[in-house]
Amino acid sequence: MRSSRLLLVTLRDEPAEAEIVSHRLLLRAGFIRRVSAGVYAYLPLMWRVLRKVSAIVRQEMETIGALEALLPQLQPAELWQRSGRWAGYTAGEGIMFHLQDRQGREMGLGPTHEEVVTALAADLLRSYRQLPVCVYQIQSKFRDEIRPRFGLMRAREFIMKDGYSFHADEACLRRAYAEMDGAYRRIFQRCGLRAVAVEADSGAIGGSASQEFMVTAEAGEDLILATPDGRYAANQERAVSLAPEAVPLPPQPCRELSTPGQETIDDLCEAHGFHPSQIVKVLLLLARFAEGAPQPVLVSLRGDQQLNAVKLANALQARVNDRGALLQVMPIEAEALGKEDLEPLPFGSLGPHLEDDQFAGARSWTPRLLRLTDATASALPSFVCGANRPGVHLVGATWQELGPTAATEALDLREAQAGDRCVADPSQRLEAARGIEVGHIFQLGRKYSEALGATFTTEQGEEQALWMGCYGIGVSRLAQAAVEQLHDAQGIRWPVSIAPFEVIIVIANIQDATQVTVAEALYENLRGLGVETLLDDRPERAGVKFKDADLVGIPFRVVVGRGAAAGEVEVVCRHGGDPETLAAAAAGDWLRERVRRERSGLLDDSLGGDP
RNA sequence: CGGGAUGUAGCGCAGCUUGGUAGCGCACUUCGUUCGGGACGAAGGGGCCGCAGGUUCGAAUCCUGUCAUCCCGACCA
Repeated sequence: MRSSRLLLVTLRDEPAEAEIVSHRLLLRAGFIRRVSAGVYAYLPLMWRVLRKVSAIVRQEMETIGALEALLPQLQPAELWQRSGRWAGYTAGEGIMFHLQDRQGREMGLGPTHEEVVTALAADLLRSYRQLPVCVYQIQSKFRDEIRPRFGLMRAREFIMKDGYSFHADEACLRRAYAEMDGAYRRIFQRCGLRAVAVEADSGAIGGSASQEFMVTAEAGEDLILATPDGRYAANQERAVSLAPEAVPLPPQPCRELSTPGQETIDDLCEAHGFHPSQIVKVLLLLARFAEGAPQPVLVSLRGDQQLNAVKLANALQARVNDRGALLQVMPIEAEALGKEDLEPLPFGSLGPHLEDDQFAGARSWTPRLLRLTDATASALPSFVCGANRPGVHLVGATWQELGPTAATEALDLREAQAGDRCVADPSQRLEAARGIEVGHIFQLGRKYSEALGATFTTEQGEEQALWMGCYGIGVSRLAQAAVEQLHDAQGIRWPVSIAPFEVIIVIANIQDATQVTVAEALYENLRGLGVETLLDDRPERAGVKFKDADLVGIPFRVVVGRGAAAGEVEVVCRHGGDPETLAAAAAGDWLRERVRRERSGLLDDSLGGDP
């Protein structure tokens, strides 16, 4: 390909809309253009990168016997209603783009494909003899993100590889999951990325085991907590840890303490010399579900700990099973109580023993509290907490004294923090790092197959629901994550395996006929050798072309310049190292060898050559 | 959805306070010089000042509404 025909539009100025370096570089180097919020055009350079990433994904999926298919993006609501996810994905802040067709039928644009693929499995899979099966696809997904940002990192339309496996039993699912884990590690490695696998929350997908693959980068939206030896690593949403020991409260009979205006943990500690770990704090929240009445929730936590919203949501979903999907959890405020015709509550001095009577007359809420207690709070033998009267706290309270309503099962609801000790190995403390989630694999179990009636007949002639796994890779996100991890002040530094071109030939002076002749000959030579080559034949000054080459980030740059008359060219590696001067006639073979080595020896040549 | 900000040429921005025929840099076109790290000179082209109302003799500028985009938060496989 020739630069003059590449639709290469680079920007000298930083685009104002881009916040992180990878987004800026992709815009400046002419890889992407924004079409609307979270919706991007992949320009020819980007599309070549995405095709290369996809090719690696396809090869590794092929290796583990997965089958490529293509499922519809436009999906009927009915399927999602059967799995119970329609309301959760569309109501309120729903992430699913949905619409009505001209007949008034509800449709959604696929944010993922469990429903469609499970319905197909129900249709196609009848016997254990057909199992296991794994199908995958690479296509655009749609998610109406509340706040799209960072270019392709959190886009509303993006390219994803999603795969689904079907098994006769759980052991087989586990084997496939492990194989997929291996394939994912090879994919990220071959794309030149440093990625780590971490334990993850299964979230709205559901299921048991799940693991995320994170590209470590400062710009990452997720927080990873890991031990220094790397044997434990988890997303903070999921991470468990040992909380610091609480500072014991001196033994004392329970008494009231006047605390006017002291409404926060900090206020109490400052005024009375308490340590935050001596206080039980109470959060009042309202959980909204797809069906039925909103549920007021009282969460008790040790004062020095933070609530983990994901753990809370999982606990709520597990305990409230008559109202469909959990849609939203929000703090209860005074105004909301008023709308429910409820008496005001002494926010700031609430205690775990808050009476259900307070909610008895609610207009639309469930008239009693659901109480959840974090283990760090329930483990306190004696503590400070609100007295449920304005300006009064209790000191030396115990769970026994607060009564049976207050004491509930101890749960893990707290956020693990950097510095906490690791549960599996208390000699190690968790360290924090930021990561970009590029892949996620799940053992789904039978949730979807049961909901959608996807059953098969066992060897014994019994009808059972299929065991399922699902496996995602954000292809477009991965490509940008590579830029985030691999760039310098001059621009992008693509690994050879996913670079839009492998070699760029820069003609220093297009008016020098010798340079042009030498460059054209080398270009033909490289194309013949199957090396993906871009020839910068634009009538620009050399400096402009060098800057653009650095920005675009093609791994090998050949400069045909002053040495051309003597039959010499210069080769520069974008990843560093000194320029090398080579005989023009030998440069083709030299480059082919270098490129071949760095393709990881695995990428086939199907993308090679030029039209 | 709450808080904040911004919409003026393809990109980056000024002009708005104090209303009077829309500017700068880059990019683009032509010519000349230059030619190995984003050249120089000259001459050009390109904007319904986000959109809709209103005030005014007159609105990019003031007022109202609306849409869009970005940031923070909530939220989010």
